[in-house]
Amino acid sequence: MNYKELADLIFPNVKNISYYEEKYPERNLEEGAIVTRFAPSPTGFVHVGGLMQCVINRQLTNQTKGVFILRIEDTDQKREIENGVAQIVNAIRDFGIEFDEGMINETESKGDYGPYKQSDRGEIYRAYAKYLIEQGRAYPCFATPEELEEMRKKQEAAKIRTGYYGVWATYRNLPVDEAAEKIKAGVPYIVRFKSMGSEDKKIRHHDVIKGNIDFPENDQDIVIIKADGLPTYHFAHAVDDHLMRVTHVIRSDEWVSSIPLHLELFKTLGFKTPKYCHYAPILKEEDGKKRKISKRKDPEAAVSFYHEEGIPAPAVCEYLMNIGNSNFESWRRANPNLDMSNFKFEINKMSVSGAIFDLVKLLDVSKNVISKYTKEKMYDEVLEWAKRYDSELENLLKNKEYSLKIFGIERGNAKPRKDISKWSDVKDAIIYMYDEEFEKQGINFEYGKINNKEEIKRILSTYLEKYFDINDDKQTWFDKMKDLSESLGYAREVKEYKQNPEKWPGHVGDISTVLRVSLTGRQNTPDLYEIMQVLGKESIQKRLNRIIES
RNA sequence: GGCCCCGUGGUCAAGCGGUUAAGACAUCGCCCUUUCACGGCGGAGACAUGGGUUCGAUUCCCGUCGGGGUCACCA
Repeated sequence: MNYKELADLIFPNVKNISYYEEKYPERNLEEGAIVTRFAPSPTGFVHVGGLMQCVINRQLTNQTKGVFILRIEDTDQKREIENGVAQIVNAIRDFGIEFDEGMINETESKGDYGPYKQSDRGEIYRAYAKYLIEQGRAYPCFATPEELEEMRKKQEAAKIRTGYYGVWATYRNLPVDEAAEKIKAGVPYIVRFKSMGSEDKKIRHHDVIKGNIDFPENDQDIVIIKADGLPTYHFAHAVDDHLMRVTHVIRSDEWVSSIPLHLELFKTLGFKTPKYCHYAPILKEEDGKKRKISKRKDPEAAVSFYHEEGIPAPAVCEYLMNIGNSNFESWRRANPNLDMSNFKFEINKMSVSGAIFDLVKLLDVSKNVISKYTKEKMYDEVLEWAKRYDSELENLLKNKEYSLKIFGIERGNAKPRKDISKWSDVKDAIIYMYDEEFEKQGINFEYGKINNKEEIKRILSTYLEKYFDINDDKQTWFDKMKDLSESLGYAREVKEYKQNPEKWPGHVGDISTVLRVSLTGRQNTPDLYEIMQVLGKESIQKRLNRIIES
């Protein structure tokens, strides 16, 4: 018996690989077009690092007129959850990212290079595994998990490299006839790759991000087809990325140590190797140490977190883009109004060391993004968020016309307000504008310098009687505040007061603070004139009288 | 432990043999015809460490230390 016959015995009914090579031809794309993929397990969970990869891949494929594929890596059934694929697609769509090819839900896909779910590609992997066996570059291995475990213990005890390689690869040189006999006898086996590499030989690999890296050659006879008949990651990676004609493998750098293996696999299979781009994962600091941001420990690891917090998707994408290419930030400053898609992303400018995730910085990006929204956009976005996460806020927003006025305060001008960095800030920022909610707060406010009750009443009633006119323009209103201050014995100018603070009990700023707190219940608010214009005459009178009459 | 990667202010980072070592976020102070925010100005704050190479090292080489990754029939 020869290799060919052994291959036929193991994989009797599979197509010749030439069938697949023809079925999935080279893509006809423009020079420089990047074909890449996002390849998650169908766990339904999308990690920020995964999102970052998508943001970058989408940018790269858009700017080179390439192809962005969603491939589902479900060769480990343990990881699978119901609707996992749809959840992933939706989670990523929430951030404005669509795939050109690949799965669109559990069962459907688009594109000519499918199937895009590894569990549907079994016959393809078998064809290539068979090819390797025919070439004498793969073989059945009958070692049991127990035998493997024992071997590893011996290796550890002897302080030598662990693994299935060289003399430890017991079944590597098992005569074909013996192998066939075992198979016929029903002895369980898996299929291993037969490595021709040597530990003492060095190879140099050029990674697009990390530059040149030297490794010893791979000499491990890794398994390519598991007992369940499915391929291992390494084998599937080689077959899929070749057949899908992927040009750039962009993945987290936990894979760098597999490069020698992947290189040997591609070479042995006769595939052209893609460009490898290994980026550093997003980190988290804990007890002064860095670690990968974790699904279990860190809520911000899940992209759903940003949705729940109400951080707008474009803000998250911009922040992630900035982690990818830190010159994005200066581009953004130079082009404050351009869409992010105009930024030219450069893979080789990605950082080789991991960045610690900085929520504060994200929030800064976010508040700038939000500050550019129109009041209509604000309203729509906030309402959509509130419908999902805050029914009380949703309720406030029912009066659209009035809500729009509130969102219009200090918005749309050259220096828009920047006190909101996420939708979950909104309720607190606007709630006092609604009479009913405001009344619920009572009137035990924290006033500023002037906090004598009678004095406050005197200020408010004088204001209402002599100076309040809702039709005043801003300058007139402003001047009247000064007049009010002066008439009550306070300094009309802050500067004058500061020069001779003993001359007055306070200044116009203190007076307006009284008015501000009385009207809003807080010392810090956006422009008081605008607030009063939105509140309107009746609401103002009602709010002030409540205090005067108390 | 073997192999591999990384190490500039609190964080993200420019820098590629000669710089007063950028910038952003955070922080502090001042200013911005009344708060807050915005904006403006300014302050504090860094090349892990020891050896080389060089006229000169943050930059090149080696060691040390520190951090990370990986060594599965998981991806």
